[in-house]
Amino acid sequence: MYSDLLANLNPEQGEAVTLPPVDQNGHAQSALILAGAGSGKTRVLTTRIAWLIQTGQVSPIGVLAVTFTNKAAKEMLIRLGAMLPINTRGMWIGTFHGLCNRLLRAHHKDAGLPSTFQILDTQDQLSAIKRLLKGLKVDDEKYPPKQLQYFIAHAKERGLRVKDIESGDDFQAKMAQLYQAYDEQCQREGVVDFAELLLRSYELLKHSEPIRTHYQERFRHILIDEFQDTNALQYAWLKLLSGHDGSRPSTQRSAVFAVGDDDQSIYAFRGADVENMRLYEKQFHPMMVKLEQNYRSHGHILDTANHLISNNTERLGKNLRTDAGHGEPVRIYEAASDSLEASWLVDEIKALINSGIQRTEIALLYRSNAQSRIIEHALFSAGLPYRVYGGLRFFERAEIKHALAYLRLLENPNDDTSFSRVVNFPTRGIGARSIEALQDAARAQQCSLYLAASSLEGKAGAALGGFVRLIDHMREATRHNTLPETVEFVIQHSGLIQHYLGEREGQDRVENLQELINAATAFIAEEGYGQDAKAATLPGENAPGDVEVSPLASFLSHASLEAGDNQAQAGQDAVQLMTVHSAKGLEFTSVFITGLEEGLFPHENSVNELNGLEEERRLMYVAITRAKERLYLSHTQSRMLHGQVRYNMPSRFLEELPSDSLKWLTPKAKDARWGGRSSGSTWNDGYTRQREYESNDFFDSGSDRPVTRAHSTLSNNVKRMAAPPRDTYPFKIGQNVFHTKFGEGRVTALEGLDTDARAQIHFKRHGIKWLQLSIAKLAAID
DNA sequence: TTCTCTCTGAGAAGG
DNA sequence: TCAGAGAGAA
Repeated sequence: MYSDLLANLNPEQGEAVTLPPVDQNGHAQSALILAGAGSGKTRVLTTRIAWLIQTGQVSPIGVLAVTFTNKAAKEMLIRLGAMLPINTRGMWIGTFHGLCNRLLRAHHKDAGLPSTFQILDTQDQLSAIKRLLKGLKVDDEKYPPKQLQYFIAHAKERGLRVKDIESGDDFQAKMAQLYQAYDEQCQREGVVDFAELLLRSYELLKHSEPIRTHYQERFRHILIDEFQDTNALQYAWLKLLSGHDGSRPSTQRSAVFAVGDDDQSIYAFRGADVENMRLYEKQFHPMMVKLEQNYRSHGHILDTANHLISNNTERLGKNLRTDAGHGEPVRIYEAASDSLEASWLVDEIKALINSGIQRTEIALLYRSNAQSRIIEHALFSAGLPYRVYGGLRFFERAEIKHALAYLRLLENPNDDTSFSRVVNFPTRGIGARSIEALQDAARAQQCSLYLAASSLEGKAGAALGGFVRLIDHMREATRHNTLPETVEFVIQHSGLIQHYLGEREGQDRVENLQELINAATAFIAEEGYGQDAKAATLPGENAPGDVEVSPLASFLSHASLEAGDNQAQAGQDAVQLMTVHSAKGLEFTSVFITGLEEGLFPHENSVNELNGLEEERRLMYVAITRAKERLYLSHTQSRMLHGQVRYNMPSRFLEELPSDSLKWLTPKAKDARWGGRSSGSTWNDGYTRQREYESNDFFDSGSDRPVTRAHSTLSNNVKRMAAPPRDTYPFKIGQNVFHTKFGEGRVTALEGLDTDARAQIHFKRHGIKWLQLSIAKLAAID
């Protein structure tokens, strides 16, 4: 019977899916699947769940599956529903945050939270922090809100409460103290931030023995996707829940099935730790299967990826292979400038479309968002439809957040973040002064702004009283409404619709608000509130985790946990523009990786980070492996960045590709171009590589004609760049200098003529900067 | 309270 | 280059 499930798997996939979840001693046997790009990992994960259920090794309620995005969770549910005749609705498949939210809702009392607790997204968290600092009269120059936010998030992601933080210097101590105050504020207001969601549920499981045991016994099989992206807290959570932390005897642990790819770990900057894979090997003793058969890319593309990534040292080791044949070589193009790069892109895309390739099958990738502008401009001028990923998403839009803030106040009036957000929006004469007075009153009475509002006297008190009555009225009036009716009522009576109708550019916002009503309707239908609510519960178990929450409360958490699409140009047949990060997990027939220049990709900031270069290389690896049939790489000699023209060297990654798989559309720069560099080891100097204009290696010193006969369009640029004689600069490369504002630094590059002469300086405190020598006050030191 | 101007600083992003 | 924050004026 289950052979159907396995019929379409290759041997290694089949092996992974059917790994015995129990060893010969009857103990749970965990697994680690090293799944290369395009090796069918989602399929393996889903089939594993189906196989476990179908072979009777577990019932659907005994499975816990964790993903990193809602999209991945949804996809898994859909595939599973197609494989098995079961209702997947009650299954615990979701993101870490979604599952933890579910846990905390079910056990809010034990977790020390009100039943109506709200979730703060990153924006909300920042405004809560700003409000906190203001209230405590803390100098936000000295303790920047953003930095405190980072401090708190990182502490929580490592599982650290204030008491666990080692006392360091004064600054550290103050940050810890503010962390404490922030947590107290959140507790008072009944809100939790994203990291708190995880930490709180970890602590819940840790400290409540009955709850822990309940879930440990329920979830006999725990599956994790994108394991390389887990952080320390998520790992600890997993260890605890599966009983591998020592809380259960070895005979009673759950089997963990982790799928990941260390070569695609690109999120260290947000707390992910690839080390977890090695830790997992050591602590869970998993059986290991490598999925190295790639079903996506042609040979040259795959060779390119393999070759590049082999330059990384810290790898578990894996080499992708394909049956698809070599296919097209990887094409490399050098443009003279960013605008010429863009127009080349347009030409090449037009040719691809003429050859019958769908626009949606063409992706333009870049390292940083700022690069999209010039490409968009070129596509727009050429009349080529395109879609940009990223940017503001539906639930992050200001008007939507305003509406949600009103809705949150109906649920939980103590939510001061929401209160502050809309107390004077639309404006109702409650200005900064009134708010300040209100905050003082609230602090004195140890209560929320909402409660303090009625105690205030005078004109401000009257206006605030009006606001409180408005909220109370909305709550009363919608008591028996359906969710969409409530949403509609609130956006009408809050005055939001009217406000935006009066604005010149408000039409879009009004439409978005109306869309929010639709979103509520869709949510009710999807979640099965109303007619088939019963179907949501699986037979056989009355789990404490499956409790009903009010539709509004659950819609609000949905809005926080799932920011929604950025719907711009969705569905249209358009060329796809996105950063390399957001391309992860996607695939396209044709892929362009643009801006392959030193300083950009690898990004200049990365060279100063621990293992930063290796992460950039993995990022490049991810980019390459998005391509199925055609891959183009481009770089430019000059690029406008932050309003200044920069001349960057070609990316070092271009040198790390196998020449047999490449085809240079512009003449490949001769070795001379790469400077007098000896065999690859000299770049790790911690500084951005910069074009060097040594007359004797790049240009014929006697004439302005380049020796390496570059593309004809390049020669103008070349002339300008060839001109500056070295010795006219007041500083030398490597010299230490002092700047009145940035302090001490070292000169790392020089370029330009006369008043245009610039120096790149690596400042100890402020990082790398370009300074115009005619303007900047620089003094040589030592 | 709100509009306008000036200054600053700049990476990637899911929940 | 350009978005966001903060200051100052109406």
